[in-house]
Amino acid sequence: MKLTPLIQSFVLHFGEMGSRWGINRTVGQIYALLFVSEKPLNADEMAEALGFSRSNVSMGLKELESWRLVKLQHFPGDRREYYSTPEDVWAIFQTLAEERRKREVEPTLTMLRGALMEEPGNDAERYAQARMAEMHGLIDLVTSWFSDIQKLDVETLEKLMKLGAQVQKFLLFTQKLPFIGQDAARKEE
Amino acid sequence: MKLTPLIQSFVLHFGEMGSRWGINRTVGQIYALLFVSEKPLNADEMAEALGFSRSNVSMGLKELESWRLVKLQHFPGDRREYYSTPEDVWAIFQTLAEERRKREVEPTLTMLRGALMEEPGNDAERYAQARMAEMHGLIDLVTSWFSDIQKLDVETLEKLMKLGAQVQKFLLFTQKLPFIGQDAARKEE
DNA sequence: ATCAAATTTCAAAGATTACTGAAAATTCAA
DNA sequence: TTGAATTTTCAGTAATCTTTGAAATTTGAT
Repeated sequence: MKLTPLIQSFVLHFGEMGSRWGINRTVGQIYALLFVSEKPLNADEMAEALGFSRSNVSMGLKELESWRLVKLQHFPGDRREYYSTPEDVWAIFQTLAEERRKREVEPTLTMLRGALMEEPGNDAERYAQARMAEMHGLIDLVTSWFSDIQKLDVETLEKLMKLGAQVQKFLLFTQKLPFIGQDAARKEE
Repeated sequence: MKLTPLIQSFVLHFGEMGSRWGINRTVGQIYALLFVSEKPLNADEMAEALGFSRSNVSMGLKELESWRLVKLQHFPGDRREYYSTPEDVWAIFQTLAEERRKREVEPTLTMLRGALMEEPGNDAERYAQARMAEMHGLIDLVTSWFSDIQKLDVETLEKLMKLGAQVQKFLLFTQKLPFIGQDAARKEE
């Protein structure tokens, strides 16, 4: 399979973007190729289309599997493994967000909590802890809100997003509705 | 200046996290150090505390400046440049988000729009374009919503986040309020 | 204008990460 | 169980990215 310039440029762009995000170029390109491919591809097809060695593709796929970003399937009478991406772009986005949370956000929160448990030994440490507490609060708030939001079905989510900053109006509104205000305050300390 | 173990572990953690996010370790550590430091630091102090060469710190600071993540200031009678981070963690978060949007999201959207303008040469390209359109729609929706949200003041934003998925209730509510429903639909095509 | 202090640049060295080909391991049909 | 097809592993090499020290530049007080 030879890539057309259109698809080529998409694939190359994702390779570059990948590297900026700490994902290696190969992995980014493999993913991009699968994303725009109508039917699942096997490793040899990918290696040929991208000009990588077979073994490089194998490693890339392993990486993508660990991120739960690709689906594996077989065809009758063909022993080779075929890969594809989920159709639903929202689902892809959510998987990505969840994996990043597990791999990067959670360890950071754990580290911060650990540091906050320590008895400060001097003023510098006391100040540092105050800063870490602020950071912990922010990350915790943003991520738990994000995981809340993720529970919404896509349709609702899209409505919410299209609403944009207008949501503020309802928020003001809620201050006046005690029964909802109650709920809204469930996370307040 | 010698770092205490508490601060040390914070700094090292951010160095590691930085590399996973395509930011070099030095830059991550410098930023972490400034973040937990009560008073602004000059380059020599940073180099000594982190055990880097002076020139490495200089490059790291240049990088951080290009991200608008550090503030520069001078003290009377001292020619050296002192750096610090903004106090407000929300402001930091927003700067980071905005810079990433400029550097990574916008170029991606531009590339996608370009690809979508092309006349598809065959079925593979037609399918690829459909996928790119889906991706463009998602990225565009999420980022424009995000920039909308960023316009809210911090207090409102925190309320909104603490509300979490409860926001859905209001959303259902709005479907029945025509005057608001109008607003909410302003982005519908 | 001079000069020392401070910062930046940059080529080279060092470290890390990515990629390959060959070999090993696995899989599955016969 | 055998063996061909397929996938994975891994040690070595290649490529990229990071860090340094020396030199060049900039800065600002005198």
